[in-house]
Amino acid sequence: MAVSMSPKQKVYQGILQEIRELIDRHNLKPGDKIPSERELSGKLQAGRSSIREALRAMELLGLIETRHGEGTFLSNYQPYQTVEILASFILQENSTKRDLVLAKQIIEKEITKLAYQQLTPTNFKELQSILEENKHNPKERHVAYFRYILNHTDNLLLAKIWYLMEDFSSTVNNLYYDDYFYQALQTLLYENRYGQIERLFMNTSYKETE
Amino acid sequence: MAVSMSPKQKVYQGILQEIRELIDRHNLKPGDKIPSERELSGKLQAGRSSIREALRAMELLGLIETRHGEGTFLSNYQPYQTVEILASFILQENSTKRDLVLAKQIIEKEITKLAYQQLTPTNFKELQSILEENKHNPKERHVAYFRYILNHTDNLLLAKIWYLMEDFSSTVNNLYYDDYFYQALQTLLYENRYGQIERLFMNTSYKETE
DNA sequence: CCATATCGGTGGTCAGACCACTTTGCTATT
DNA sequence: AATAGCAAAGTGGTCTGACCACCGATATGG
Repeated sequence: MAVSMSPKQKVYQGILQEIRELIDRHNLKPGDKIPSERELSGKLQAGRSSIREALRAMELLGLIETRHGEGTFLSNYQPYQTVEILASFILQENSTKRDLVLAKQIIEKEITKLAYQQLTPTNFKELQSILEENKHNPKERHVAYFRYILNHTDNLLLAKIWYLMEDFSSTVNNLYYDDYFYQALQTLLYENRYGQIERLFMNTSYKETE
Repeated sequence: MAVSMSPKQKVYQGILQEIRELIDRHNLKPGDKIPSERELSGKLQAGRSSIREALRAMELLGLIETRHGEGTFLSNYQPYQTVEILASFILQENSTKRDLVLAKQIIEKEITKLAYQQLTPTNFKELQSILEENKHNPKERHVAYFRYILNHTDNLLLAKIWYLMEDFSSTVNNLYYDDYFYQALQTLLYENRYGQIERLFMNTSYKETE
């Protein structure tokens, strides 16, 4: 293989690097097609099996999506099937879970504060609908509520991070806030009491089913 | 391949499943050796390349460790390697500079608030030293200061995320706060005015060199 | 007894061969 | 001319076999 690499680095790791740069160079976005395995094999001067080792790893992470007979495409991080397998390995440590839950809560708090300035009365009503439609399913309610918030946050990076965290955490626990929290938050948003959002989040812990 | 699998599931995904069960059955712990690639290939009735696709994916995630000439071993798992891989793609692919900067600032604010409760007077003095030692180099000062804070935050996940963001953002610009900010923050920490940390961050923007 | 050469097992990589699937475009029939 | 049907090309999915480089244990020679 001719992929430039630090001493002892394995070929597939170099491939990974190379693919990242390729994505960057061509400014590829989710949904775009990346070169075929055989083409990459030729371009990067590496065996097809090495290419595949890199691609499979990326696929496991949900970074790409492969369609038999069509090609390989950049993914937009849908909940991927393998997340379960991953999580079963990853989230064994309690400290990891704790870190994740805390980080996720922080993100939720901050995106709420970011979205705050952009929410209109209409948005407010839609949020209320979301709460009512899902009142029977706390977990779904939680996801729907914050997904809506996220769409008004105007920060794609934070959105991606939150989706990922949500994906992982949802495979182990069902985390959500209790009814009171959402109503209190709605009230704060409605009544323009920005300063109290912080406090509300910090004084609330997740509930958990299962 | 004879690995039992749901319709259309790929072989390597079945292998993943199989390996996890194997680990479970034999109660393997970190450091233990797992069967060789050729042995797995025979036992699971799959080609060695498929076995490798599964193992490489696991390796990339940090689940296993491979020693050339010796074998493959369960890793003393560092779950956060996964975060790095994911983040390295997410950060690069589609985050505008603006998103990244904002997210980074949020993380810095929140880790400071987390660390707040753990900081002792000694820590406080050390932070002051850091500021003085780097007074000539704003960028280095920024990194050193928050690295220290991070070490007292007790949330490895947030730490990883911050390091990555710092890494990526530093390739684009040199961001730091102005002198006043750090002194003000020091004062707040010292005088136990937790509630004002939030405001200080939100009223301060990054400076930028280059 | 020790230093060393050898050998078997292991991961690392490649090349080539099929297969299954999708798309495309040509062909032959209507 | 329009269309139904099929063939070909391109792609991912998988397996096999072949080397290489590396490690550890064992046999060998001093």
